[in-house]
Amino acid sequence: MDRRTEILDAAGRLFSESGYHVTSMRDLARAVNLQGGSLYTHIASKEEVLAEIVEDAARQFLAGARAVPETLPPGERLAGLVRSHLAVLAREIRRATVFFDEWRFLSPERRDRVQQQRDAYEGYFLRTIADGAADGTFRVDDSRLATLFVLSALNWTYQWFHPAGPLALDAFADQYVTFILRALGGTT
Amino acid sequence: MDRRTEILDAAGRLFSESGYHVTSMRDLARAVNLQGGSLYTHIASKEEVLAEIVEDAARQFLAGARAVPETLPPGERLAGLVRSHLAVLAREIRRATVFFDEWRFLSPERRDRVQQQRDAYEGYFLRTIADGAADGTFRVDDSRLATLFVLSALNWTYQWFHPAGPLALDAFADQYVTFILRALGGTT
DNA sequence: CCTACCGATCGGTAGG
DNA sequence: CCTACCGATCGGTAGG
Repeated sequence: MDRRTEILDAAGRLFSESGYHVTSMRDLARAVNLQGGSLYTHIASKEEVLAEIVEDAARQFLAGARAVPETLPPGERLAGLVRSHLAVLAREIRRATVFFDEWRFLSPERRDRVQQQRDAYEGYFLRTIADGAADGTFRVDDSRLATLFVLSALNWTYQWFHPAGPLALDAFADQYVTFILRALGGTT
Repeated sequence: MDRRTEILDAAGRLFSESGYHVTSMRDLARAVNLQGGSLYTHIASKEEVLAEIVEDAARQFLAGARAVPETLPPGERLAGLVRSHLAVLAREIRRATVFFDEWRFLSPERRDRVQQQRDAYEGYFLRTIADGAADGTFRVDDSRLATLFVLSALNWTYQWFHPAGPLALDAFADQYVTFILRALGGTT
């Protein structure tokens, strides 16, 4: 692991524990056994560190959603999206926490880019739910509201979810899939 | 409205828009037409201001939950809890935002107190869901996980919910109640 | 990669 | 309620 990666990992840990603004560059330097000024050989600014973490998390959520086959029927597709979301959360709980808690502190330009990624991510859920509403899989009046409901249930989980191995994750994801499919009026 | 209330209201707005650490006491002073130092005639410290906002929000969520009659059957009781949560959110979106985003920056003592209030709030949901699981209203294996699911769906809504009058709120709450009762395997 | 430093800004206080 | 100030800390840089 090179120095830059080491710094980004430590920043993910510190930012998720204490918050972006509470963590100083000296805190970060200490965590990787450097003096404060020496960080700047590897990174351009504090905000760049935050951006790397947030964008990496966004990339992983998007990649997970993209990997769910569009050919599946809406119910299975939605289940796949839910499982993927929880899998990314389990794998990247620190980066995901920074993503949700601190992305608003990015510069306007970078924040806009992340917003676009969030919209794209939301799009996967919206299309799946709208498809399911159209073909009778789901019973929802307003696909947009249903999407916000589903994403709310998913987005908050980083606050209390402590990944404890893949077995626990699978059982947990099963329950979550059941709740969500039921909520939209799909079977089970 | 006295000066202190004015300051707390302005702080609720500023903290919810920009975050606690990004907002300086000079920003807050400017918002109420004072010089920086003059704030301290009305408040003891920046953290006291945060504590007032967070504790006020916690109080309102708890009061709403307490007002739901324990004599109602579990389904109606849960519906009441959901409606109450969304009503507090609509009424106090700024304080609620500060509550969720910034409570972790309180001193350990105050954070512990808020944690207790959160546990108490969660308790209303947990007891209702456990009651419903026991009498067959709900079909859930794990009442604790079901509670976390319901609270996740509710807690994230402050991120995107923009209250637009009581009519919109009622229609919105109806949908949310439907999703949640269905998720737990209650009818509708 | 370190030492030493920069200007800027912070929360809070004294004195009136 | 204001002016003027305090020490502390911040992100970032220069020079080696």
